[in-house]
Amino acid sequence: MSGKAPSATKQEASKSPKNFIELRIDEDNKTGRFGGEVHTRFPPEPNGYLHIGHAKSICLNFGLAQKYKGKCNLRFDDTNPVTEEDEYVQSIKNDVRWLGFDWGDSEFFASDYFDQLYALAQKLIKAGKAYVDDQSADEVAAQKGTPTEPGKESPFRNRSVEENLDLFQRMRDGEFNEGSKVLRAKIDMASPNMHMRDPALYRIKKKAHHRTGDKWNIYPMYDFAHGLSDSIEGITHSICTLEFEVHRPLYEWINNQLVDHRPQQIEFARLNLSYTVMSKRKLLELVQQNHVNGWDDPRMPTISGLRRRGYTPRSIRNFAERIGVAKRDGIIDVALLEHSIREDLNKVANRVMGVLDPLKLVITNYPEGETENLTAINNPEDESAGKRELPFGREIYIDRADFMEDPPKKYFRLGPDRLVRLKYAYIVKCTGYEKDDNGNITEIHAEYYPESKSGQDTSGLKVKGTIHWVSVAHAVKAEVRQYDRLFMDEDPAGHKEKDFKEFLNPDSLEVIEKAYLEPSLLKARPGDRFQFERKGYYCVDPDFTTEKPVFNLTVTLRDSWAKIAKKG
RNA sequence: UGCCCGAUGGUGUAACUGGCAACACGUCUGAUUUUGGUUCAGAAGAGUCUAGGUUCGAGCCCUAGUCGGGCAACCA
Repeated sequence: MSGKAPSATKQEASKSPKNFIELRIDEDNKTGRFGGEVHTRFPPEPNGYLHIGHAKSICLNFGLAQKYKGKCNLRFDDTNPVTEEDEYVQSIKNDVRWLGFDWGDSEFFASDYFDQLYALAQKLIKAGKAYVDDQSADEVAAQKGTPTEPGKESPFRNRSVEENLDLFQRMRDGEFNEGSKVLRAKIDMASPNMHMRDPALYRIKKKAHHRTGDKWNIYPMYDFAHGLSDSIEGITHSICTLEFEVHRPLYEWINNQLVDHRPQQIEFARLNLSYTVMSKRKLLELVQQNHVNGWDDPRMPTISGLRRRGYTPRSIRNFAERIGVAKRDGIIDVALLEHSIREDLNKVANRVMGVLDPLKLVITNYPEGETENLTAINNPEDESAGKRELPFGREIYIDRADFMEDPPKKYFRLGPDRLVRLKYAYIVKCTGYEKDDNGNITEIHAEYYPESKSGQDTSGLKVKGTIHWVSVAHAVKAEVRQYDRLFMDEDPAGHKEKDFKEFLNPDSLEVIEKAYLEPSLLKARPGDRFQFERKGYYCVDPDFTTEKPVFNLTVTLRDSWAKIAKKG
């Protein structure tokens, strides 16, 4: 009997509603199925880079282990040497670590179990539940039947245990050519579940493996290796995506035949994000056809892309928490991802002045050659971030969008005879402007009110707008890469008749060669994140040098003026 | 013509063993603001795919259907 007040447990439960997997685990804990243990695993195949969808799975698996005080293994599902490479192993480890998860010494490889798996396959053969088939892949496929018609049994299905054992060993020893023989489970060629129609368990591949070298000529298939690896590692809940649902009977069949510890496979819906694609194949296509500049292009939904884009690990974890876990597949609005990063960066990113589309403004009544150092607050959300000095002078750059020749009444910025505050500096009044032959505005003239200085304003003037600026004399020229969504369609891969690449956004990257930033940014280091006041969050790109500073747009600030302007 | 899974506001997720549908994002209003940011206050928006059934009572249970997704790699 516990003396706990029922209200306490109720309150706890209402704090964070449980997802169906947690409910399932609670049930197993209640019945003592796994002795109250919770042991999960994240099992990537090292054949590509991790993306935000994997992040969901990582957060889920490691998160479950944390919640239930269990363990989560990192296991590389490396059973196919033709596509897998060590380079991917390294990038995956790097990404998981970056996301903030620690697998301690629980780092495994399915290839570590090849000997055990081989022995288990022999055991299956001895039990009369597996056989070597001499037919080609095409022949096997032809006999498989269709979802509505049963398959036909292989003529090699009833070989003797001895012959199967001998043949399997010779497969291992490299006596046969690739594709000439395959080890199959002997289950049921008439099963309504296609995966139960004598699935392949081992195939011959005379290819060196990134870890086992040329030791093996045969490699286990996913269905054979995965569940057994789970069992070997003592996994209790083997969480995977929905497409493996139909594999579950096979997963269970294999473990039931061969091992005592039988994990529970649970499937959940993979993540889909609007305005992007998530399949490895499609992402690879974007990279190979140079639609993006590599796997870590900031427009890619890969972990490395998001990292270069300026996303924080915490924002991604929060995102994963917020989207929840269920079996229904849908499409998450990228606005939620963007909200997660804004939420985090708002609290931690220092504010800074950056003019992306420069327009010179000359303060005609300000003394020539004079410089003032003004005090600027680094982060209004975090006093401990301190203050800094900002040089001000007669000539400054402002953003072109902050001036209109003929502004509507709702526009709060600069226009002929209008007043605006230069943030941390003075209030200025536009007294005129110059245009070139094409009618483009080339320069603004203004007069400042000396008594309106920030912090000691005695002018009594009231202005509706405050704009950012950078002193011409002190400006740091930088390259700013403005990123926008990669696709123009909400579900680019969802059109049966059209290739997803038709929806590529031609304006997903705009490189601004000459942006002007405040001088403090020269001290920035790759990975640093800032808020360019009134514009958005930016991070320092790895390409950054003090000779040529480079910044990436992570996400723009919310912009209610854009909404007003849009409405007209 | 088979098997498996799913269906709750615009989007995603909730609703303890049935008890008058909640949270987040988004949208809209207003306040504050030396960021048209943030913050704060508030609003609109679903009656839970359909039809039956069980029940005092159904989003939750049962039946049938509809719609959506998945399954026939020697890929994972």
